[in-house]
Amino acid sequence: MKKGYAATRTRDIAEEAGLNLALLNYYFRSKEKLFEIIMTEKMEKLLGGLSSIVKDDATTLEKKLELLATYYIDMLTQNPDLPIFVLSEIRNNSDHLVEKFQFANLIQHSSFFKQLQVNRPDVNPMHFIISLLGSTIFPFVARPLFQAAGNLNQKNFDILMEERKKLIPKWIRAMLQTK
Amino acid sequence: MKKGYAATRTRDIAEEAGLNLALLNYYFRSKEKLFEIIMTEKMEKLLGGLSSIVKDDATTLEKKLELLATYYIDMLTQNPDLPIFVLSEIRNNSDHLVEKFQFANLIQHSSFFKQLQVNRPDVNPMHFIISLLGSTIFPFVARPLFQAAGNLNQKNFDILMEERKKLIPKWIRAMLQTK
DNA sequence: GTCTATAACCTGATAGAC
DNA sequence: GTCTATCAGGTTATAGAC
Repeated sequence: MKKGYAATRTRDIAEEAGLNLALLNYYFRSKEKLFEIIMTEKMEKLLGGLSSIVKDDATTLEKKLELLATYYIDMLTQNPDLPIFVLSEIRNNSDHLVEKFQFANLIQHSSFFKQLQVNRPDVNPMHFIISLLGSTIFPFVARPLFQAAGNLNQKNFDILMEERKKLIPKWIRAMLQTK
Repeated sequence: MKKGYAATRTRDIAEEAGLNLALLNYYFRSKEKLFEIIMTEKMEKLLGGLSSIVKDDATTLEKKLELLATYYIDMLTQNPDLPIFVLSEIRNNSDHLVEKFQFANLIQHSSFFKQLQVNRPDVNPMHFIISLLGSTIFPFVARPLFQAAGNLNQKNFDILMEERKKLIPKWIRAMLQTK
């Protein structure tokens, strides 16, 4: 999570886990196989919540916006390294894992996607999804830059993110009403 | 750019550049030193345009929003790997390079920052900057996921980004007016 | 400046004793 | 299951001839 696949030594993993290098290989067979387990787990952590919120037919569009912003900001405040890890590893060696997640199906048949389409039939729903996730996830991806830009220590950064839980749903609603 | 520092072999760099491994070391002394040159260059490419647009006292807030969206979408369409490279390397080994860029000074004394502050004295201007850059840069960082989610081939993705040049400034204006 | 050859070290993986 | 020792191959960097 901290250094990515290529920069991480199996020796270091074994040491931090309090076991032997040989034993690590005994359990996981290879660095590559261990990585796939971790990577699948982390992709599920990053995208599982999204999945369950967007496909819920019982919630309104407005409620989904609230849930998504709150869920991601809470989860990423606890796991700030998660998105940059997943996204950079997808670039490096895990294009095949993206397919496994059946994203097109998940998103395009979701209640959320349809609600966006009904609300704004003139705009591709992906635009709103991108802006929502960009506003929510990107600050964690570019955290060192934003902390430097805003002179924010860790605590002030977290406070700013907390404020965004209310701002983001309000802003997406404003976007949906903007012709 | 394609694989990041740790996964890249100096042998491959030499070969792709059409010269010898020994000669590469003769010119750049070490992999680390070569990396710092590339990394500084890429950070400038990612952030130099932002810098010159935000500090221009002669343009209105609205004009800056247009310029920023257009500049980034054009530049990232030509260099889609740039942001994920820079952001993941900052995490890995280049925290010290962030300081060198004097971000706090650049942003907080910029014309853009002040215009945002005048427009909305009740909201930290960083919120708008984060949402603007998140909406603009994040789709390129998470491109494989969004392409999968939206069933978008390369061309359709580029078209979607092109549409965002007009949508994003309009949306940020809407956000600024939302109480 | 440019190359070949090689040093010196690192890394993933396994053999084999317990 | 667990460990020590080690192999086999890869990687950065340099020595030294031209």
